[in-house]
Amino acid sequence: MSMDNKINIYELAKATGYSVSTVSKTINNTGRISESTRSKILEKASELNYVASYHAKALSLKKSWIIAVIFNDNLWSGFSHPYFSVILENFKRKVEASGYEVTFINRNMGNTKMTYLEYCQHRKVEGVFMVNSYGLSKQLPELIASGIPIISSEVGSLDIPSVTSDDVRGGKLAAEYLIGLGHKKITHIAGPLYTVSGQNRLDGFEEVMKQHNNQEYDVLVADNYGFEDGYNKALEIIQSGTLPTAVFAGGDWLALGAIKAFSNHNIAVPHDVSVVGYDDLDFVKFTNPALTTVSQRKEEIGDKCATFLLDQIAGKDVTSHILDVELIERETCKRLN
Amino acid sequence: MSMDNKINIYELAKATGYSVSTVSKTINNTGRISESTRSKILEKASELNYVASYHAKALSLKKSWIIAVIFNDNLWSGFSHPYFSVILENFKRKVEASGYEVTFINRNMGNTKMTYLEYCQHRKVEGVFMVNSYGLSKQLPELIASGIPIISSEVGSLDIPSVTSDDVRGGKLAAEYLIGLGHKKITHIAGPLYTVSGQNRLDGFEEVMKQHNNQEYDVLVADNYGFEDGYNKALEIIQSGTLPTAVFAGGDWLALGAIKAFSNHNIAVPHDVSVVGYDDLDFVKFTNPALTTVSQRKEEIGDKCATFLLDQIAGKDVTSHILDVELIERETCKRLN
DNA sequence: ACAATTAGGTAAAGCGGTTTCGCTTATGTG
DNA sequence: CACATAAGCGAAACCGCTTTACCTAATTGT
Repeated sequence: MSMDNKINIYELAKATGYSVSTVSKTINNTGRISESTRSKILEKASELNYVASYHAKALSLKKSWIIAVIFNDNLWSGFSHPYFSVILENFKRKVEASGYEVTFINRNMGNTKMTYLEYCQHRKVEGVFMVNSYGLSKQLPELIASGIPIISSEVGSLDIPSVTSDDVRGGKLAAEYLIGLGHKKITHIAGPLYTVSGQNRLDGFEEVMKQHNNQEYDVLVADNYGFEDGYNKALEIIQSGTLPTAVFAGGDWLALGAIKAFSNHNIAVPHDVSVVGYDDLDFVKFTNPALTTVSQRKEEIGDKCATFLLDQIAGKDVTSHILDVELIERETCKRLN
Repeated sequence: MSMDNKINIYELAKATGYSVSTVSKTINNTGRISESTRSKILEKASELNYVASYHAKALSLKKSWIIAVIFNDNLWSGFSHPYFSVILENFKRKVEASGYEVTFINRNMGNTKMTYLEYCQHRKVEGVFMVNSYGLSKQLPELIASGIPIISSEVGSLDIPSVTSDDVRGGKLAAEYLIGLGHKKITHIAGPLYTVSGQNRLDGFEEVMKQHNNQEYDVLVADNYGFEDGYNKALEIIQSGTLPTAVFAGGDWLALGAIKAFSNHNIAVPHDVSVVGYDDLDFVKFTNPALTTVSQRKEEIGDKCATFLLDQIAGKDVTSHILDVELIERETCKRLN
C-alpha cells in the first residue's frame, strides 16, 4: 500500500518465473507472447501492484511524453489570466487525451539555472507551446533554431507556426459597427504596439476609418492591456476637453478601465459615450452594462494549437492558421442616428 | 545547435581526459576536485553544450523534483477558474523558486490508464497538492494512505493537512454586516452543502441569525457555485412573492447570477435588495455596481500550501492552517436604518 | 520423414547518470 | 626521515526499463 514497497521489473520477473524481457514485452504488448504466460504475468503484476518507472522508461526509450509550455512568467497574472488560461486549458485537455503531459518550462529546475533550450534538452521535451511570449525572451531564437516542434497562440516576429485570431478583421469589425451606429467621432485605445495583436487591431480600425470621409477618429496607445492602462487613457480623453461619441478599446480590461474612469466623471456608458472592447473575457457578459466586444475563439485556438503540435511531433508539416472573430453586441453601445 | 548533437557524460569525460566520476562530481559540486581540473571540465562542458539528462538523473537519484497537482478535471473550468487559478499560480511560483516543478496528475500518461497513486509512483512524485477535490474521486483515500506528502487548499472529509479560509467566520461577517445595515429579512443562497465550505458559510450565517431575535431569514441551497445556479435561486425568491431586503450568496458567481435575475425583473441592486457575495474574485470590483463580498486570501493560501508541502517533503510535520477572511464593502448593499 | 518456418522465450547491452570504495600522490607531523 | 593523513581521481556497480539477436521446440509443407 505505501510507496516504498515498489516492485521493479526484475522482481516481477522473478516472481513469475519468466525473464525480464518476457515481462517487459507482455506489459507493453510487444513481441510474441503466448496467451497463457501473458495472463499469468499480468495477474502477478496487478497482484504485486507493479507500476513501471517513468524515468527508466524515458531513459531507455528516449521519449518523455512531455510538452512544455512557455507561459510568460512575469507579465500579467499567470494562470489567472482570463484570456490565456482558457487557451491553455483547452490545449491541455487535448494533449492529455493523447497521452502527453504538460509542464511549464522552469528555468530553475533542481535549482539549476537553465535556458529554455537547456530545459528542453534536460527533460527531452517533445514539443513546446508558446502561449504568450511578448516579453520576448532572448532565449527564444535559440530554442526555435533547435528544431524542436513548436507552436504559438500568438503572432509575433518569430518564424514559427501559430494559430491566432484575425485581429485586423477584429479592428475592422469594431470600427464598422460603431460607424453603423452613426458614430462620427471615435477614439481607439490601442494595446501596446510592440504586440502584433495591438498593431493589427489598430490597422484594421484605421483602415475602416480612412475609408469613410467625414469620419473623425483618434488613436491613443496604452502602455499595456491592463485595467489601469484603460483607466488612464480614458482620463486623458476626458481631460482633452472634447469627448468622442464612442471608444474602441483594444482589450476588455482596457475597456473596463475606461468605463470606470468615465463613470467616475459622471460620464455614462452608453448614454454619453459608447464603448466596445476586445477579447470577450468570460465575465464581461456580467458587467453592468454588459460589454459589447470582439470575441476570439479562445477554445478553438487552444484546441488547434494542440492538434498542430501533435501533428508536428508525428512528423507532419503544419502551417499557421488564422481564426475568424465576431462582434458580440451587448449593452455598452448606443445608436446615434 | 540542434537538439540531436546531445553530448552525454561519457563523451564529456573523454573530451576532458578525466573519468566519468570526476566529471559528475565537478558538475554537481560534490566530492573533492582540484580547482584546475574543475575549471577545465566546466569549460569543456559549456563548450560542448553539455546538459545532463533529467531522466538518467532521476533514475539514479530516485528523485524527481516533481510536485503533482490534482486540479479537478471535470468540474468548472480548469485553469480559467478565477478562484483556484490564483491559488495555483501562487503555489507554482513558490515551489518553482525551490527548484520543483509542477505537473498535473494525468491518468492517461503515455496512453496508459492510471490511478492517482499509480501516476505518483510512476513519476516518483515528491508531493501532491489537492487544489480542489470536490468530486472526491474514489482514488483519493488510497493516495493519502500511501503516505506521500500532500496538502490541500480545501477542507474536506479527508484527513490531510490543509490551508483554508475561515468560512464560518465569513458567513458570520456577512450576516453581521447585513444586520448592521438594518436588514431584517435576509436570505442566504448557500453553495452546495456537500462542499465543506458551503456548509461552513451557512453555519456561520445561521449562528448569527439565531443570535438576533426578531431577525427573519431564509436559506436556499444552490446546486452548484455557478452563475446560473445563482440566477435560478434568485428566480425562486422572486417567484415566492415576498422579497427579502438582502441576500447573502455563498459565492461571487451565485451573487452575480442573482443580481442578473433581479435586474431582469426590474429589481434594482442595491436599491430594492442588497447583496453580498463570497470570494472576491478578481473582477468583481469591476462589475456595476461593484460587488460587496467576503474576501479570502487566495494568494496566501497558495503560498502557504507550497511552504507546508515543501516542509513535509523536507520531513517536517505540518498542521492545518485557517486564514482569516475580510468583508470588502463596495456598492451592492444599502443601509436601511 | 526431413527441411523450413514460426512461436515463445532469454541473455546481455544500452540508455545516462551517481556513488562507494579503493588507489595513488601530496602534505603535514614529530 | 618515516609515517599518518588528506587530497584528487577512477573502476565498477547500480538505478529500472527496452530491444536486438539468438536459441530451442513445435509446427508446417511437401
